[in-house]
Amino acid sequence: MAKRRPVGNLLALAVLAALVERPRHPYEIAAVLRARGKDQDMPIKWGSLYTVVANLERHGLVAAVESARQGRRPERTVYRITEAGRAELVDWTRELVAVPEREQPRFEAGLSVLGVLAPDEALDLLRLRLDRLEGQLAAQRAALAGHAREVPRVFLIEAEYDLAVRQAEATWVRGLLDELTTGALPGLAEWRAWHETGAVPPEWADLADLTERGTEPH
Amino acid sequence: MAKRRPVGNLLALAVLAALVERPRHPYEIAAVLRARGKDQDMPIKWGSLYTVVANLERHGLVAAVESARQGRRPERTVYRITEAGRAELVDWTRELVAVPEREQPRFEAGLSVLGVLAPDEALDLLRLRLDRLEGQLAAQRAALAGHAREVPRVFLIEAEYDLAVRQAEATWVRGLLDELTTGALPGLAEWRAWHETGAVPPEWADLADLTERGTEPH
DNA sequence: GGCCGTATACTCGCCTACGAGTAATCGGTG
DNA sequence: CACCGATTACTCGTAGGCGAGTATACGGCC
Repeated sequence: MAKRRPVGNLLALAVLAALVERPRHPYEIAAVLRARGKDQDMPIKWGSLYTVVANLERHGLVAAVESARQGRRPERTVYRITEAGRAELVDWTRELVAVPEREQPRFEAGLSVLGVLAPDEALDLLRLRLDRLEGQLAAQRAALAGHAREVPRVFLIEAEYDLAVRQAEATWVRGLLDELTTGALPGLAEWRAWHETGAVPPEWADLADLTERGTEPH
Repeated sequence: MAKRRPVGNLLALAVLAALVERPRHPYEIAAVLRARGKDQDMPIKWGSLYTVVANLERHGLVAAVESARQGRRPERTVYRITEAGRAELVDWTRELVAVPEREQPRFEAGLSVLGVLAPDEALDLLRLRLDRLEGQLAAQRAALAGHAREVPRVFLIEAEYDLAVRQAEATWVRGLLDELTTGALPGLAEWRAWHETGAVPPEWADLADLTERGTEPH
């Protein structure tokens, strides 16, 4: 379903989007991304940037315009987007918007092995996460409000989306914490017993099999 | 903040978790992951699996136990987890649970370049996404309910988390659709005009600069 | 008992990602 | 006006990710 892209790195999408406005050289692209806050804690991977631009060129999605050197500075190659590049940008965007894909967030990976921790420790760590999350959310909300004064909201929807999703995460964590503290979560007692005694609780004995949770119907 | 892991691939986490139960050979690890539905549309990357196991061994987190061949089948190397491996598993899990990290979901990337589409098309695509998302959610809910009858809920929290987050996404998309259809979204008119006439609306003229949205305070 | 489809169990090699290095220029300061 | 740190603008090397291929074994069926 999700088509194979000639250049798969999402950085390529940002590059194409930057070049659609006007031709630029790679470093300027990076500057634009940084200025627009597109990097947000992704401190721009220089290696990837140049690889990605080179690959885009190889596939005819961008083309070198001029390779001028001002003074005796290192040569700067300016790229423009091609028709194929425009088409790819639009098509890729369509796919990203229309096709929901199951991703593998790191927190989910952590949750899936939560059992290796003792329940009480898990509880502490989740509390810690919630605190930090709420801090980040407050900061994000403030930043968003600041931007909203300068720029129409259409330009800020990704940020709003992010906020909404992380908000939901916070809510969910709060719910889980609740079930853990009240002991309402089924299986909690066995989990605790297992970590205290080291023995697999009898209720779980038959789950340790290869077929644990059964084979998914695909 | 987020420590550098000797083996960074999240597949390594799953491998360690599988080996903590008992020693296995790589193919069996894959089988276990598949049986537990850990793969879920990530059709197990064989190349990565063996690279990851080799790297884990190189860093002393797992160790080869036996390298027996039954009959004349290709040699199977069975690995066990080491003390260092256990420590890494626990430490990594702690980090994943306690430290919320800003991720870059593909949908967010799509939203950030949504402007390259005409507003009406964006609307259609978002509707499409919502439909598909709701379908997937229904399927996931059904699968979860099925599992919940066989396994205590502690084992299903990742799935519940995923459900909650995607649910929030659906809600958010519904909200956005609403603002787009009623025309309530500020900037929508300009966006539409821009796509119809091809000219950048005067209100946005000064945004096209390098400093668009201003430089984030870091 | 021979054939074939499916499961088992990897190996190989290319391509990509990205960190760390390099080198010139510019702006400010004492 | 010499020096230093920041900024501009890349280059290079390597480690890791992953698809596609390979080869054997097993079970069922005619």
